[in-house]
Amino acid sequence: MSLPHPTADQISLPIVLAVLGDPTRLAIVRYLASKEGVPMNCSKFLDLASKTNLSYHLAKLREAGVTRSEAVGTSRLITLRRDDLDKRFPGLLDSVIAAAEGDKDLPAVGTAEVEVSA
Amino acid sequence: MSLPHPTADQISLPIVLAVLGDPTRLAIVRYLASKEGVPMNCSKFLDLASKTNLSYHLAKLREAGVTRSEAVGTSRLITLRRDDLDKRFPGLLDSVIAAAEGDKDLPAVGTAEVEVSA
DNA sequence: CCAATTGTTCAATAACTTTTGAACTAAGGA
DNA sequence: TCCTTAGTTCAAAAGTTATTGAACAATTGG
Repeated sequence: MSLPHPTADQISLPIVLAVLGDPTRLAIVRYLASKEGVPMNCSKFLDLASKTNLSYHLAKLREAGVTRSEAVGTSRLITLRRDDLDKRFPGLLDSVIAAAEGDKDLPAVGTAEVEVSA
Repeated sequence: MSLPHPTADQISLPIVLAVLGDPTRLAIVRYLASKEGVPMNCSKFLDLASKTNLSYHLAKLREAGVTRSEAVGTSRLITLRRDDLDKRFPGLLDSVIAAAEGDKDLPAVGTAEVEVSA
C-alpha cells in the first residue's frame, strides 16, 4: 500500500454516501463488487471517464475509504474495502449495490463499445 | 399534497445517496425515522440550520423522493417516504440509519441548547 | 539507454451546492 | 382587520466538486 487511506474507524458515513452518490464512482464500485477479490487496474474503467478524471474519482473513493489502491509497478491495483465497510456500516454496501443493479439508467463498466482485437 | 414529488419509480439511487450525504439532511432523515409515522413540521429542525437553509434542504429531500411534504395551513407536514424507499431500494434506508446511529460526530435534532421557557 | 505504458499532478475553468438576508405569501388568531 | 406564525422565493456570495489538457514521474520491455 502506498497511497493514503483512512483507517476503518475513520470512514465517515456522509462522505461515503456522497462519494457513492456520483454515477461514475457508483459504476466503479459496482464493478469492483462484481469481481470481488480480483484487484483491478484503472484501465478497466476507461470507458467511464477520461484517464485524468478517473484518477480524480479513484482518489475520492480511496480517500473516503471505499477502495484500497496499491501501487504495483506502474499500475494501481484497486480493491473494494468490503470488510471495513461491512464492519463499519453493516448492510450498506450490499443494499447500495443491489439497488444499483435494478437501475438501467446507471452507467456501468463494459457497457461502451468493445474493440475487437485484430 | 401540494408540492412536487417524484413518483416511487422516479426515485434515483445516486440522487438519494447524494442527498443523504449531507449531514444536515441525514440528521433530518434520522429524526423522521425515529418518529416514524408522526408528521413533523419544519420548526422541529431549526436547531440544525436557519429557516431559509432548512427550506432548501427540505426541498432537496422532497425532490429526491426521500420525504413527503404536505401543506396544512401555514405548516408543512413532513414524513419519510419509507414505503417507497424500501420498495425501491430494499434495506438501504435501514442500513443508513443504523450506520448513522453509531456516528457520534453527526449532527442530530435535539442536540443543541434547549431554551427553558419562563 | 530509449520508448512505451500507466497513472499522477497541476492549474484553469465550468458547473454545481450551500448559505445568507431581505422580501414575500398564506393562514390563523385577537 | 391587523398581527403573528410558518415557511417560501429570490438574488447574491461563498464554497465545493467535476472536468479538461498539458506536463510530469516511475516502471518495464526492447
